[in-house]
Amino acid sequence: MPLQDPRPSGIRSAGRPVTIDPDAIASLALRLFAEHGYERTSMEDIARGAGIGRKSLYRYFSSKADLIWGGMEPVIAASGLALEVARDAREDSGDLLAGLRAAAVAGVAVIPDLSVSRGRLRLIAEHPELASRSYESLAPQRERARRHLIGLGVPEETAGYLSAAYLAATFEAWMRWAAGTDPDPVPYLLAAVEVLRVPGA
Amino acid sequence: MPLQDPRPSGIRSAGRPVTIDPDAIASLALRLFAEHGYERTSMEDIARGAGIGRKSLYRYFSSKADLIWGGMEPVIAASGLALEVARDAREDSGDLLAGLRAAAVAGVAVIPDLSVSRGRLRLIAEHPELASRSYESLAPQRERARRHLIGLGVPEETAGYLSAAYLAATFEAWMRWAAGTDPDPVPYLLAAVEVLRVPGA
DNA sequence: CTTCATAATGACACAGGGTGTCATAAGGTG
DNA sequence: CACCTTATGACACCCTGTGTCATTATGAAG
Repeated sequence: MPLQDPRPSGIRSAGRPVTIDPDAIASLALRLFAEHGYERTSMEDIARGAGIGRKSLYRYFSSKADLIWGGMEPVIAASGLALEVARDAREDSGDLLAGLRAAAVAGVAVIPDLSVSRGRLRLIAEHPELASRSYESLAPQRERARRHLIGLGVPEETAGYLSAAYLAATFEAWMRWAAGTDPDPVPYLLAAVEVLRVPGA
Repeated sequence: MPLQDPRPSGIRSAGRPVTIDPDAIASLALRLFAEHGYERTSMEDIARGAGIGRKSLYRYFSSKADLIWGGMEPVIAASGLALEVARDAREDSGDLLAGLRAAAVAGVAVIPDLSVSRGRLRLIAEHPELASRSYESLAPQRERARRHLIGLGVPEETAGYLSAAYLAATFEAWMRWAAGTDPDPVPYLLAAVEVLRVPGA
């Protein structure tokens, strides 16, 4: 399997070492998009700008949208991790949504530079093609939220609706934060979760 | 403007009459998709099957996804109309979500054949590419829901989160209904709205 | 019936996204 | 130095989506 994990980040023993820095390329792409527009910037342009071939570009980013969404992955991952942690500390069984709240907020902490994320999200907001990708990019997150809720005793159907609504609302919160100039996205995220309720309780 | 409204449905006075039946083509496409798979069926295949050119096909369906989502438009439109109606009958100000509930259910009534819609939705569910299009296809609906809520006195930010969550939950409801065999989608839709709350009240 | 205006139709060409194949290059390891 | 592993990119595809433009079919006007 020659092309399995483009970014192994593990130790290697032999073979030609990597010369391409994915982060640098994503950063370059973000700049080009901001400069010339998203759809007017072709993958060819980005590859040329990075001094590599188009195929090599596709090895690191499986799609054009991935150049943008890839940067959000740490946030999503951290948010997912928070749900696992919340399971252990669910002794305060009063609020079934506490876990979701914590998960939504947890993503914020791992963002190194909020202004870069804001740029990314603004780009996403401007292009429905990119925004709609939230459905795919956040699918694992939705599944985690669903399982979390089921683990808390929420009926399966309800958990499905809640997790879908949760992701849509928090995504909207990120969009609203990105559209403005407030430094802290947390209040937006908390307000978004306020819109949810667990029918049983 | 030669290509403005592909399906005027109004009266025309002169010119070559239409010989293509969009509904028949959408139906054919649905059959081909079910038979050979969505991505393995090219627009070329569909055009050939319909006995027309690929370009003519694009005149009636602006994208491949539109072949599927186009059939959901009556549902979306009816749902939107229900929100307008709900505004007039909002004397029962006890339940701010009554309008959304009515709108969600209103779409069901205009579906001529539920089994066809189920087929469409199953196809959508199986292909993330199609499912993610819900974001774009339902955008006008989200905007209408947002305005509706604002008209009811809900704060703007809350209305944004609520409408996003509302659409995601009801879309999930349609997906769950489509995945099963129950004849009536209404209970699913009502259960989905149960997941929402208006923070103020 | 002839002519004209109108609108549908599709042939052609093109840009761009995404994929597979495969020869080559580059650098560590022995 | 020889070898071996792996990154790299050149090449060739297919498909979606769009623009242009000549052609065709039809109803309406004369």
